[in-house]
Amino acid sequence: MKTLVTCGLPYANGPCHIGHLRTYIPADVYVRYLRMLGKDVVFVCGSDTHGTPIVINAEERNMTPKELIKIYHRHFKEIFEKMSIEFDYYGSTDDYSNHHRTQEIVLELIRNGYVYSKTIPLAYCPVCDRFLPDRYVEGTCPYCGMEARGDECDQGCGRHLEPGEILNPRCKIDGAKAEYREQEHYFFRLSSFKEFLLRYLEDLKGTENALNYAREWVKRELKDWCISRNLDWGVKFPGRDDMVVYVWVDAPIGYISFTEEYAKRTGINWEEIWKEKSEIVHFIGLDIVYHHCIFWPAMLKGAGYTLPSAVVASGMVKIQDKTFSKSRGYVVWVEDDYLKEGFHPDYLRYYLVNYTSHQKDLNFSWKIFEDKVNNELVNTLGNFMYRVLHFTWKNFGRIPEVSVSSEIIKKIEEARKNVIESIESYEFKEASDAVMELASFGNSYFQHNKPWELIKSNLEKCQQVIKDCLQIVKALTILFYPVMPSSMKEIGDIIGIDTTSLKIEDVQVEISPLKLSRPSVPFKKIEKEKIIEMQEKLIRRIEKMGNTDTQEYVTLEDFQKMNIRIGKIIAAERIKGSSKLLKLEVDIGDEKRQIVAGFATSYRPEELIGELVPILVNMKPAKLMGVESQGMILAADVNGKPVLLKTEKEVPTGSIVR
RNA sequence: GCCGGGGUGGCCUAGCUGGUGGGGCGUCAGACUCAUAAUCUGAAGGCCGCGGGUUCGAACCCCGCCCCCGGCACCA
Repeated sequence: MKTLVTCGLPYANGPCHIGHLRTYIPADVYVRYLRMLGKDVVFVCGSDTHGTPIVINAEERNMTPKELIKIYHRHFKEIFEKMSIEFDYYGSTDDYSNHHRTQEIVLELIRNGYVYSKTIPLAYCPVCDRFLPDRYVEGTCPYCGMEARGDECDQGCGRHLEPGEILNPRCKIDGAKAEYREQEHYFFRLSSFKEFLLRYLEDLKGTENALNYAREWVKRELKDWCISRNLDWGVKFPGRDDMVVYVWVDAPIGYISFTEEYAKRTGINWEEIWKEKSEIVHFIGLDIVYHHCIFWPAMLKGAGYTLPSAVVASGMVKIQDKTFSKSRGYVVWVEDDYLKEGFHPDYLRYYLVNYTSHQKDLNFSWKIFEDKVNNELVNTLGNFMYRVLHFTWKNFGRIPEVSVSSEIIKKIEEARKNVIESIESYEFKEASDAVMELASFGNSYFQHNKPWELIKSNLEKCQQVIKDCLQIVKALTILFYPVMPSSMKEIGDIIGIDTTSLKIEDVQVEISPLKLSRPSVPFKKIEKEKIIEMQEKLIRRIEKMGNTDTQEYVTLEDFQKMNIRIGKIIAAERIKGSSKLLKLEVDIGDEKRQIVAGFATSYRPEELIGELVPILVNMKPAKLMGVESQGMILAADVNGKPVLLKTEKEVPTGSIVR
C-alpha cells in the first residue's frame, strides 16, 4: 500500500519564513524515516497561487498574478532545495492539471447534488470595478458603531459580521464608497456531511490539537459553504466564465493533481492513492485545520475520492517569545536571515525538530539557537563522532575487525526502538532526543574505557572499544540522517554508508572494516559575535516597524514601587538663574515637601497655587541649581513643555494614585 | 462568554490505570586530555498555578478559582 505525505501549500504571495519550515521540515523528516522503515512513500507539495490577495499584490507591483506567483514559486522551490526538503513533486495550483482536476471534482459534486446556487448581496466597488471580498470592505459596525472590517468588527466589539451587515461600506483599496449588488453564487452542502464527519473524525489519526478542534467545530452547526468568487484569476467555475472557484477548493485539490503529475513522470497510477485504499497524511499549520479536517474530507467524500488517514498539525512559531508577526517585524526570513547569513541548513532543521513537541508552540531565539547548536550538535554529537573517527584514523588507519560487544548492540537497539515509536506518534523531538541520548552514551563509554590509555597497554581491548564506538557512530549516522541529511551524508561517506538507500535495520549491521581517510569535524561552532549580529538585526527590524513594545514590561510589582500621591501646591517661586525651574512647596497630606519642577516655561508661579497634582513621592531626592527637590510632579509633555495634570474633582491631599 | 490545550527547579521536557517528583540544557565544584577549551563525575536548585475535597496516601481523581495559548468559520 502506498503512503502519500503532503504539506500545507505555501501561498505564493511572499517569501518563505521560519513558520513555513515548522511544518515542512518535520514532514520531510517523517518521510525520510518512513522510507527507512521500508514504506512506499510519495511526498508532494506545491504553490498555492489563487485568491484575491495575490491579485491585489500583483496590481500594487504592476505585474500580472502569473508573473507574481512565478517569482515566489521559484523562491519556495529554491529554499526547499537548500533546506534539504525533498518533495517528489512540487507543483503549482495554477498548473493545467490542477485546473482540470478541480473542475472535474466540482462537476462531480454538482452531479451528486452537493452544490446549489443562491443569490446574495455583495459589496461592489465602482472604482475598482469589482466585487470585494469581505476583508477588503471597511465601514461602521452595526453593533457598536466602531470602525470595522467587512468580516468582523476587529477594533470594537469583535463580532463576526455577515456579508451585507456592515454600514457605510467602503473599498479598502481606494476608499471609494462601495455598494451592494445581488449576485448569484454557488454553495457546497457542507451541512449534509455532519453525520459523516462526526464518524470520520472518530477514526482520523494525527495530532490531538487538530482533531480536537475539528470535532468541536463539527458538533456545532455546519453551514453550507460558498465556493464561488467574482474574480478573473483562478480556476473557472464550471459553466461560468465570470467566476472562479474559491481558492480553498482548488488549493487542497493540488494534493491530487501533484500526485497525478508525479505519477505521470514515474509511471505509477495516481488512482492507487486517490481512488483506492492508501495512507494519506497531511502536514499542516494549526491555522488551516478547519479546511483539512472538515471541508476537504467532505469534498472528497462527495466526489468519491480516498479520504485522508491522518492530519498532523504543527504548533505556532514565536520569535524571541513574541507572537510571530510579519507586519510587526517578529519574523525570521529563511533566505535573508538564515541562509544568506551562512548558517548550515541542518542546524535549523535540528532546532525545529528538537526544540519541543510538534504540537506545541515553538520559540525561536538566536540565543537558544546558539546554545542548541553549540552544545548538542557540536559538543555532544559532532565531537563524539569526530573523536572516534580521528582516534581510529590516527592509531589504526582503518576500522578494526572485531565484533561489536553485546552491550552496545543492546543500546543501539533501544535507540532504534524509541525512534520508531516516537515517529509513529509524530513526536519528532522525542525521536531526536533518543538519538542524542545514544551520542551521549557514546561519549561516556569512550571516556570510561580510556582508549587513549589502552592503546599503550592493551591493544586488543582498545580495538574492541573503538569498534564499539564506531558502531555507535554508524547508528547515529543512520538514525540522524532524516533530521540532518547533508551532514550525515558526509559522515556516511567517510565510514562507507550509502545514505541514499538506508534501512533502519542497518544500525545493527556491523560497520565494514574499511580504511579511513582523515576525518574533518562534522559541525562547526557558531560564533558568539554572529549571534549578537543576528539579534541586533532582528531588533532593528522590529523597531523599524514602529514597534514600541521592544521596551521592557513593568510588572505590577515594579509599578507598586512607586508611591504617587495627590498633593496641593501651596507656594511657588522662581529659582534665580533658571528660566525653566520653579521652587514649589506642596502639601502631600501628612507632610509638606519642597519640589523643584521645570514648569516656568508654561506657568507663572502664582497660577499654580492651589492646584491638585500627582506627585511621585518616593523619587530619590536631588539638587537642581543648588535647590533640593524631594519628589517629582507628573505632567504631560507636549513638545517639551509641561501641561499640568489635575484631578477631575476635589480630592483630599495625600490620596494614593495607582 | 463558550469550547479545546496547557500551567512540573532559569529554559525544554518524562511522569500510563494515585504509593517516597526523573532527564536534558544552563549554573557551581572536581576529574581527564583521544577530541571543536571538547568530554566525564559530582553538587546545588522544585510550596508539581492557587484553594478546597476524596483517600492510609495525589503532580496524577473530584469541585472551585487564577493565568497563558488557540478556536468560535467564509481571513489565502
